[in-house]
Amino acid sequence: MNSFTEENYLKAIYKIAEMGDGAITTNDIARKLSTTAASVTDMLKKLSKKKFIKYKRYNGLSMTESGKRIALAVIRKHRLWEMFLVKALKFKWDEVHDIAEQMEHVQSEKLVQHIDKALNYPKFDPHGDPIPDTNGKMVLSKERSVLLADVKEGRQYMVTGVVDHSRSFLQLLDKSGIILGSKVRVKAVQPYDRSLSLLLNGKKNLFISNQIAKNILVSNNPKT
Amino acid sequence: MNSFTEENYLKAIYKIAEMGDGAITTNDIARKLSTTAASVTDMLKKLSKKKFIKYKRYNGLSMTESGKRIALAVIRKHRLWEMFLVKALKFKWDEVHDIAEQMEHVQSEKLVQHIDKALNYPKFDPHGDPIPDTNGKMVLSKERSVLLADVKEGRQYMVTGVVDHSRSFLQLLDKSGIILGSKVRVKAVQPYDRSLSLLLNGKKNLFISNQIAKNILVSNNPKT
DNA sequence: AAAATATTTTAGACTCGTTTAAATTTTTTA
DNA sequence: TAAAAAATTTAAACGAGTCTAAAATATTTT
Repeated sequence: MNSFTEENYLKAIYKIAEMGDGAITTNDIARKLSTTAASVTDMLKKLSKKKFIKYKRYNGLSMTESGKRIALAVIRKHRLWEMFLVKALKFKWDEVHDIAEQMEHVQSEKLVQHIDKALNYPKFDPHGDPIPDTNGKMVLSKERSVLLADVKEGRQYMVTGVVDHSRSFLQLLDKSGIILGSKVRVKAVQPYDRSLSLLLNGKKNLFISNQIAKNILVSNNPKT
Repeated sequence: MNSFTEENYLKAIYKIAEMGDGAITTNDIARKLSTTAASVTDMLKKLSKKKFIKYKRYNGLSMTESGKRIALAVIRKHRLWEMFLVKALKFKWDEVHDIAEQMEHVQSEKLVQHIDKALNYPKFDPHGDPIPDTNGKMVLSKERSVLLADVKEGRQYMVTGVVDHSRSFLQLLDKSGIILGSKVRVKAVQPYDRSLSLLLNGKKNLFISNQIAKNILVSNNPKT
């Protein structure tokens, strides 16, 4: 069995690999986990010995299949728990992250399956992130969504996710009335600061900064 | 925040104190936690420094109010999770212990409250053990139940709990058709080995050994 | 290509929880 | 009540994960 710490490292490494296109550096991992580069190096040796990553000193690293498998299992549990907390226990989407961060380490394959079933095998979590299935397969975010900030004027899109998962950002969206599934028509983009004026769900006018639009994901194609 | 290990020690100590009437010994704790007496001594010092117990070397220990509070909070979480797994996620009563053992350490007061509410504030868990409320108050088992092995012939009782929580024992009861709430009339007690012949729920005849009867709790008073 | 800078690794130390083996204290019993 | 037995504690060591500081290596700048 792997420790919580090992699982968290693998999850962090997986996410860095998924996001960034290039190499995964010691410092990236340290930053993501709020720890020091020295600690990361130590852990990389350990993960390497366990064959979860391929690692050569001063020379970056890559995940093995078994490392990816574990990372995806943890991510799956995290996102299923988030969904469960929201759907079954009536939590708000800004409240679930820290709890799921603990739940994701509970070891019970059966439990994961029961939750998955109870939720009717959801494909996305409350923030629009895709949930890996038992085999680690999931919808790729890239193929599905684009940033609201990058979108054409005059068209309508559906909100499918967020980039910033912080409580404050999610609460801000709540206040604006933006939730997953909301329809937004981009009425105009200010050339000066690229702030947007939107029509939300066909009724409400809304102004948002480019900073905010950069953290909202919308369907890749208009009208979907 | 206290570590999982500290919480497990406090829970174990609380349970030993609750059961046994006398002193709580280092060896008792070691046995309960499957560890060594030396480890226990070290931890007792730590818990003492944190004022969760009163401890004088070679001289036993007692729990402080704050120690009891933590132990009861952990027990509360454990039993609520067991109940939740059975009621909300359709687990069987012999499957939930090990999972709840992990869940009980999740830190979120709000989560506990949501589960408690979702279950409509249950007073007992799937094995008939009382669930402490937010203030640590719960029904005392002693006042509520007696062993089926100690009960009068010819009367009817309701099954309210089990002493042995092992999977094999619970599965055995399942097979016999005995569940929480079952009515059992004690038709006869064999003088030789004190085995019992029972009438289960007014219809099914059942023979059980004294060994089994010793692990079944029934309502204190007949007809309840 | 050398110097400056940034990144990464090593070294040494710390905490936590654990172990075994030895020492100490308490309890039992003869 | 003194010796034997049992229980408990201490001592020394270990693995996991962490840290700071120093050394090694890579990268960038000039």
